Amino acid sequence: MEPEFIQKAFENTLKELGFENFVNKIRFEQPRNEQFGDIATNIALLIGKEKKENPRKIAEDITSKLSFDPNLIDKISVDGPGFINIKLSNLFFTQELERMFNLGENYGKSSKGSNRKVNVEYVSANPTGLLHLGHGRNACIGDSIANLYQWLGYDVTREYYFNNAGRQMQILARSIYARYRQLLGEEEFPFPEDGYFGDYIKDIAKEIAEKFGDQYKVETAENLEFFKKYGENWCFEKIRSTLEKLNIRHDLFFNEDTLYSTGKINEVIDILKQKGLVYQKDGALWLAFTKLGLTEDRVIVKSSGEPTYRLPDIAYHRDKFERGFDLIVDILGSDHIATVPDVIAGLGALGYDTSKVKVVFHQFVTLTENGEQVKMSKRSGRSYTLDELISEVGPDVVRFFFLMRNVSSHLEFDLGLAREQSEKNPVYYLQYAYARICSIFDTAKERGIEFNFEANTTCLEHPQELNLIKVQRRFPEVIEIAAEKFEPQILADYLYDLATAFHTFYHNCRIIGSEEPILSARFKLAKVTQTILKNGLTILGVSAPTRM
RNA sequence: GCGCCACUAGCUCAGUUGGAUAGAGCAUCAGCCUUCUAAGCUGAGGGUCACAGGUUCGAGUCCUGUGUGGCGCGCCA
Repeated sequence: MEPEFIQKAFENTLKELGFENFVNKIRFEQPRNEQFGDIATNIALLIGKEKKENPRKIAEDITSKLSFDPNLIDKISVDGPGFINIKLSNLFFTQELERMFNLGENYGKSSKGSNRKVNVEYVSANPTGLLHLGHGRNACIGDSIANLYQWLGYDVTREYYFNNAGRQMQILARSIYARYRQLLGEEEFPFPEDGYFGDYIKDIAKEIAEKFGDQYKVETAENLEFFKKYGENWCFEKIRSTLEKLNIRHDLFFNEDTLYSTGKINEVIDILKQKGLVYQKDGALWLAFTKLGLTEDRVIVKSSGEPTYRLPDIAYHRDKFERGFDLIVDILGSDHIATVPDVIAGLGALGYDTSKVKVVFHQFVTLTENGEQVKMSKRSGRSYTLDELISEVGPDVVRFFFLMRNVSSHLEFDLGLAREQSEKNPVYYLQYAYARICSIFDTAKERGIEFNFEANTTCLEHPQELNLIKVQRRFPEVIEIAAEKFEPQILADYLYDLATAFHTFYHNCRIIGSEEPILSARFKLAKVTQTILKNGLTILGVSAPTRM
């Protein structure tokens, strides 16, 4: 974020003073307190510590030798224990505005990820039911992380992994079948003990009964297969339609079954055997995780011949490696924390660079209203599904609320606040800033006001104008940090700051009605804000309405 | 018992790799619309950063221990 000429000047000065070892330790930050200027560095403190010299003295030596274009710098000072503080000039900031304005829609884009492939896997719910709130948070986090990387120029694959063959699907089939028999009049027909008790199972059974009557009444393997397939399709259709409402579309639905049909499961077993990492015990096949630094060995093929989840998970991630991804991101709920070390260890044993795998764990979601936890939907009387939440508060609110907290924090979703279509709701604060800007441009057009793109911006000097530029300048860095840390919340927070800076500017500085060159300079300020808001909201998956 | 996550204002949460006087929103109180959207702006009050030690020029941030809450610890996924 700091301009290059400052970085260069410090590098040169440090070399000149014989501190070349510290050149790569130079860090700049924006001081919290404005009185310390725009850019600060603690490099003199670091040097002082290591050399056991007075840091203030070192800071003064450095500042006396620094050379900059004096038009870009207002003041350099040494403060406190030895911070070097730099105040940039208005000229510098207005030139920055020009630069951002000229980049247009591309401001904040980067070529950082060019020729780099990243895979983001998220949602990945098996087709045995409807998406719930946890899936919603998972989906929004994953999609926004994918958007962030795409924005940085990475080649992004959005992936959904599912299993439609295992035991869970048998339970689904039997659950629907039982409800179906009950619907056909056998109210006492036994429901499987480990079955899915959700009401959607009854919906599916009802649909089947209405379409096919008692055609599938006999309990045969063939008929159960029918119930399984029907249930799977039904669930997937619901899942896709829910995700579609949030504007989430995956590039690839990866079926676990392909790992079996293509022999990839057996390949993994063979490799692990060759490496002497598996053994038979109690009729099952065990993987010697203790040889890989973990505390316990685990079963990878049950005595029944079926693999446990670990084996396909390892094979699946191996497949991702083989597809050539430079970065493999998994979005998982915190209930999966215990399973990941096994998979990572397995991949390490297979010889893959596991530093390329990043698992993002998000904590749980609780729904509250008026300070009390909400468990059931008032409308349906069932526990809340993601779909119900979307229809209640709208997709923009859902996406923003799921992203406005740290991934690793528990998320309290305040239904009352979310439902509120007022200033209390933070989503509208951002969208309102955008709509306001659009409205200014509309009004200007109506009144026949033309902006002069060539106009000079150096006339800007109001504190709110300069503050807005300062906030705008942070955008590219914010995107990079949010991507690096896999924290869309950082972007959400930033956009909130930007909206605040704009609303304050708007209140203090008029655009329409100002004389040139102020008119066009302020137009550029608004235009850059509009672009950042639009792009930022798009990355978060929130719409940017031109009117509110 | 073990592992991971959290603990910051009445409530919900920010707090970049350790930095200077710990910040927002909501709630409470007080102001601002004949002028580009008041879904906005301005101001006030509100804190032992869970607790106790440690590391150092400097700790909300790093280390150790304790407490409270959440999630896991299967031949379930």
